Amino acid sequence: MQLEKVYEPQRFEPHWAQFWIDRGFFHAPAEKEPGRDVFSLVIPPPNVTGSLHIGHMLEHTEIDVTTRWHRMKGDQTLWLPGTDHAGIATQMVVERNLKATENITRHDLGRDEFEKRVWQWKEQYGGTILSQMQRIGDSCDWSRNRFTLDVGLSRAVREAFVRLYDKGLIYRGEYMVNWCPRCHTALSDLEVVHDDTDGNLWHIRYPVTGVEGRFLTVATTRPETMLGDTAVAVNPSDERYFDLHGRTVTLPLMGREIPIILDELADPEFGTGVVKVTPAHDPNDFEAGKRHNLPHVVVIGLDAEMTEAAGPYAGLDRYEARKRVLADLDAQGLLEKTAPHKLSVGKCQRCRAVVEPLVSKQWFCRMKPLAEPAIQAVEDGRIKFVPENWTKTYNEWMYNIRDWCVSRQLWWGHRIPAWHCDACGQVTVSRVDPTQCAHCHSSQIRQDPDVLDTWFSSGLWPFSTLGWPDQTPELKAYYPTTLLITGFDILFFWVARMIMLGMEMMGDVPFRTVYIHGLVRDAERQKMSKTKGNTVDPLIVTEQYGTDAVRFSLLRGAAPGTDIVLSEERMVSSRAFANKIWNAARFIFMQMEKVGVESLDLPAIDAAIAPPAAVHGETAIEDRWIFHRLNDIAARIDTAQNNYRYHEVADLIWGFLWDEFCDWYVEIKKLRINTAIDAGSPAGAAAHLGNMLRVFETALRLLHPVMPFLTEELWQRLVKKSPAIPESICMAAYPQASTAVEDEQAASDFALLQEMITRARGLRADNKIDPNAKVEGYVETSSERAASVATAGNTIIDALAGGKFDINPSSKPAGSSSASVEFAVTLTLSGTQVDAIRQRVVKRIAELEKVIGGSRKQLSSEVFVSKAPAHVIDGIREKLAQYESELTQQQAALTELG
RNA sequence: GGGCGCGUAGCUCAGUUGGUUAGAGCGCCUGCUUCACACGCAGGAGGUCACAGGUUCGAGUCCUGUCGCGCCCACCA
Repeated sequence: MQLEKVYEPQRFEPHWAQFWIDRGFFHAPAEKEPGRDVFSLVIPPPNVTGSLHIGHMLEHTEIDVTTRWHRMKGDQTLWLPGTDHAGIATQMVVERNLKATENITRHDLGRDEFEKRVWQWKEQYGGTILSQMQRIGDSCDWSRNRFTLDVGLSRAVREAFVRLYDKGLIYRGEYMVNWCPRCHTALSDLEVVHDDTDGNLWHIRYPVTGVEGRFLTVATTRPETMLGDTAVAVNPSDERYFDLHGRTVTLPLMGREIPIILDELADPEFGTGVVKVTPAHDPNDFEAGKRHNLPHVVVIGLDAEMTEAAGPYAGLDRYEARKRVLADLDAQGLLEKTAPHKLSVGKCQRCRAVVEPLVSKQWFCRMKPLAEPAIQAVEDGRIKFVPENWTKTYNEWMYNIRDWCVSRQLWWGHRIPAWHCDACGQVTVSRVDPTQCAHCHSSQIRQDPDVLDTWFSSGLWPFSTLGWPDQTPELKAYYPTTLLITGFDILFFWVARMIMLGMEMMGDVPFRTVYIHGLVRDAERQKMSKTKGNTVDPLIVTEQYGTDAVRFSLLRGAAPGTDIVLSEERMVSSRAFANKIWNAARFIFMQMEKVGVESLDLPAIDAAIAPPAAVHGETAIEDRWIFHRLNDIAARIDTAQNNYRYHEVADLIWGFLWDEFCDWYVEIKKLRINTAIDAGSPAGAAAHLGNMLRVFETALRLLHPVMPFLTEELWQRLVKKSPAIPESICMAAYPQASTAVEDEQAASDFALLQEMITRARGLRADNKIDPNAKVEGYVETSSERAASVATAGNTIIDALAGGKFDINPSSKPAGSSSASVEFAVTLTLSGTQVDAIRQRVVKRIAELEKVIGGSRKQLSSEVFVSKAPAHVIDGIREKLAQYESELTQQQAALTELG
């Protein structure tokens, strides 16, 4: 079998992506299967009309690696995919499109027609992100794809709302909310983003009524709201204003008389200690207004334009009104001063318009009672955050949680299941659409026009997707889910709410572990954003480097708790790694052809790694070593996976395949196979090849979760098909370490052999020997172990060091030497580069003297010897002996060099 | 105002409970078109682990402080 010369992942990736889907490998059964562990996870649902960005790809890669790993381990595995209707975001996109293409607004269409258009939009673009996910290899159960506005999920939303309402946890009322004047809807606190801005603090004089020439100076950052002032406040303890208690001031520009109230709102330390009170336009003032029964004068309307109540300023935009107010105050000599003032301005998360605090009638969800069990669940470890410091952030928010405004004045979303009665004014909240008022039985009822916050439905995601409120087998089998992998940016929006709603609706946690991944940044460590234009399109880089390489790049940077820097060079090097594997496979397939082996014929794919086969009755050192290493790597990967240490998984497999398998093992097997063929022993060649195939096949399985495409492509070509062999590597058992394969002796012997070869190569380099030239030399050993390693490995040394080396020959001609603790390698050649050798020896002696000095000092310290544990002391003694022994050799070598 | 994180080789970053000569990728230097791979091979240089104290027999790893950078939360008139 021939492998194409060049690694071109684009050629086979789409094929395998489709193959996996067609064969339904990722389908999870409805029922829990006895004797199998369950691994279940729900996707953080992306915006249905969105497209994949690199942050998704990181998230999905981490999820997919974990999911494929569990599936291969034999767990009953479910990764449930789906998308979110993303209320405001989607509605905005469609509205923008209507404006651009038909020059109409949603109001021109009317609610029903507009909703139809959004559904059409969803049908048209809703598949994009799913097909992108399939293209990058996400191993989701596509038959269980869900959408937050699906019939089933809508029923769950309704059920949840009614339950909360019936328990008194949902209420409706007039409160101050964040109002986006552009999106024309209320927002939750979380949907308001704060920007630090340079503003001003204006000091305005309010004349005290009836006291000629006396003013109260208030400081404000929003002078236009003064038009709606209904009081000024001073602190009751503020002596400066004792004489004014009970008096009033005349509101400038409006001429209204408003009271001077006594309230803690006024901080005597701040400014003049006098604060204007605008109950209709400031959250603090709203509260103060309630305490003092102050009237609300609404001067800013829903469009952020001044209302009729603003008198002469009516109809002006709020900022224009600000200018005019300031000018007019100044003209009247009432503007005392203007001071620069830093302030953070709340903006709409979606459209960036400056949010206006306004009083309006909204639906709220009472959070304190929901938060308590959610805090408890994390407190007692039923839910674990990784990295665990996120627990603190979570708690911080949960302990200070405030009621959640769940209503939105949008048309795209779950309509609030509440009906208002025209006859009695009461509200009917119901699971099924009512035909009459539950209170007075009037049929004059209208459904509330508002929809629910998008996050209300996604908060139910872990169970609504499994069929809740029905008690489905899926719900039983997969809830609570095992793991959630998501970003910290939606910790409050989504994670916290899922926990609260899961506890409330299901009486159990929605997931047991929350792994919080980092942010993907560009090569300059900048946050990626569309506005900055530094975003990376995953499908473009995937096309360029191959999906596997991009996945690998992301994982290599994904140390828990750190951001991920995605750089060009990292993707280049990851592709180099994929290419390296490809070429190793190419070489292996060539060897198979040479030896006459068509494929790797296995009775089954076992999880446990089995020891290498003997060749002519003896197991070769390189086989014992590589199987030991393979086994060790499998164990380490297991640990890394269990701890979400994805960067370690990537590094481990990289180091094994490249530095150990390719650089040493394959090089030795080249020699073995050629030697066997030359000696007329096809059986010997086949035996050596067989071990190599097994190592490679096992390594492919280890690598599969990380690089699913490349490994599938190679595995399919390598492994002989049979009924006992899975159809895909993704269904093959994940390699498990086995004590039967551990071989510490081989590991240390082989390390010694490597050192002999490395030293010989070093001598070649020092002596500037033509890489193609064969050298002659010998190895002198000073231990029995070294002697047997060198003797047994003689041909390997010859081949990898490029020459003919005798082991402990009787005659030892002078030459260029490199000494170690247990052996010395000498190249017997004329005209050696004495300087280079001496330089190296001198450097080594200096190193040794330094560490010997350190060790001796440590060992001579009485406190150290008496306090340090025995194994540490013994370890240092042992090391010291080795250093000293090597030092003696190096010094002898130096003397010899003259 | 509170909270979190970071500062380790030229660059980007690893370094799980403190323990024996601190690692990787890229870059750099030397030499190689060696019959899998120049997306490669072999050899090599390069770090007082931000700074100052402290705990300890022992600190990149724990504590305190300082400096620099980033993020999150907060009704900061």
